[in-house]
Amino acid sequence: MIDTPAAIALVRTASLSSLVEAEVMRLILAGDLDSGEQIKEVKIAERLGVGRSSVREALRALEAAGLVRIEKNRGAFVRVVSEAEAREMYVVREALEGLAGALLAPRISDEEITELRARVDEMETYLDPADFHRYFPLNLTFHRRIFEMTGNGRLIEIYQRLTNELHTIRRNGLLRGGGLSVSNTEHRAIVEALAARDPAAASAALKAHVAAGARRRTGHREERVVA
Amino acid sequence: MIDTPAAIALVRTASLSSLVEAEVMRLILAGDLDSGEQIKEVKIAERLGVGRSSVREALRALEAAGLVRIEKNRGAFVRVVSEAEAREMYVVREALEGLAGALLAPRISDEEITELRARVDEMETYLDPADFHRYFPLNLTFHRRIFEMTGNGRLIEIYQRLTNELHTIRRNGLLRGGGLSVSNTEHRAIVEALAARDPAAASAALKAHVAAGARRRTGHREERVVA
DNA sequence: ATCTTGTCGATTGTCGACAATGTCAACCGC
DNA sequence: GCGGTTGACATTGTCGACAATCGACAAGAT
Repeated sequence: MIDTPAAIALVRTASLSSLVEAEVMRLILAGDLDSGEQIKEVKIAERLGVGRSSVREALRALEAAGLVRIEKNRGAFVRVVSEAEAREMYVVREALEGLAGALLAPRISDEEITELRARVDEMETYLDPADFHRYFPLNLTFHRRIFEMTGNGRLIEIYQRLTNELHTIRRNGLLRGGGLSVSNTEHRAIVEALAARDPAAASAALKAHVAAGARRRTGHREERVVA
Repeated sequence: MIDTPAAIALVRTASLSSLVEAEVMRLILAGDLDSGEQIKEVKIAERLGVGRSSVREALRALEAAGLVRIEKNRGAFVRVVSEAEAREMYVVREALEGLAGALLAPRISDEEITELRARVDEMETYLDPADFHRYFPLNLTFHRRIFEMTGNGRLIEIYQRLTNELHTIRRNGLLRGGGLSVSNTEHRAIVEALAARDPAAASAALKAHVAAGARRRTGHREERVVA
């Protein structure tokens, strides 16, 4: 069973290496490939039924995207982000989220406000530590949607890239618990600042939220990350 | 005559495709490859004496870096950034420069202040429109140094990437003249805010400078870009 | 015992061959 | 002329082959 029109569009636009790239990225973000783990070309090639060239091109692209590190003659490895790098990234992320809030506040539509409120409400039902595996993706989507609503494609891209690189940190944060209700209270403050169409308040609320998340992370190094 | 240790280090760490990547990037940034121009694999391969695989890997990396656009079965092209994209990028850049100023102000050293002042002084000697080809690279370096001084590697990387993508816009801006002395006056204000170790003032000065540069750009679409 | 050296299997780096696709101009019927 | 078709050419997509390199292990020297 094949969706013919979709298949045509796919073959027309997607090269093998681009598909391999997407699949390897998925494996990394899903955690099927651990941080620091070596990615062997032939293994991927055989699993997906493609040649090594396609895999190598995909790995080069993923290296440029920051998800993979390639050492000559040694191989490709899932990139590990150090504590120091994570701190740097959180600083940048704070500024980006602040910008997103300032951009979105004046232009947000009533429908978008409703959507964000609904998302916060949904997260509210998963505050129990046992539900963290549900809360977590909702949280990611909430933040992503705010960026998407700004309509600034470049901002969205940069944020998404940063988010991808932080995947390890975020998933590691999944291991322990704490602070979910505080996090979601901050979410609500963000939405209300946006609903008030107040750029400065929205920017401040988002920056405070990210900074608090970073503090939760470094404070209890072994606790969950909820930013 | 070969510098043996350097040669060993090079062969040890640099793959052919990484060298091709650097060279093609140079060609694009230097304007030897025009915006929108097709980059033919064999042409590059023959010119550099390498196989097509190396060139293809390099192009995939450059695509991920945003400098090249690849259309399946049609080829690789030097990426063209539209007016709308340029506006988006300037918005992001304004936020990044503001962040850099806020980060740098509290930590800047006396030597760094001296360096920045010297750079502004040097630019002051090239305010004549005829000297724009001198002023321009100095301007780029001035801004880059501010980011480098923040010590935030990720911020530096994101800024550099944005700058690379804006190369076309900036060079096109070279075609006409105007506003150099205003631009450098803003530079001086930036340095003095940094010298005062005032994060808010430095951030504001940098944001204002970028915003003014963007306005100079869109205002006189055909004028020089000096941001 | 420790260090050096030689060897081997595994893996990556690079290349050219072949297939698939797009481009474009010559050609045809009208 | 003119729109459409066809076919040759240029270019890219993908693959497998071969060489270079790495890491581990064994053998030998000190």
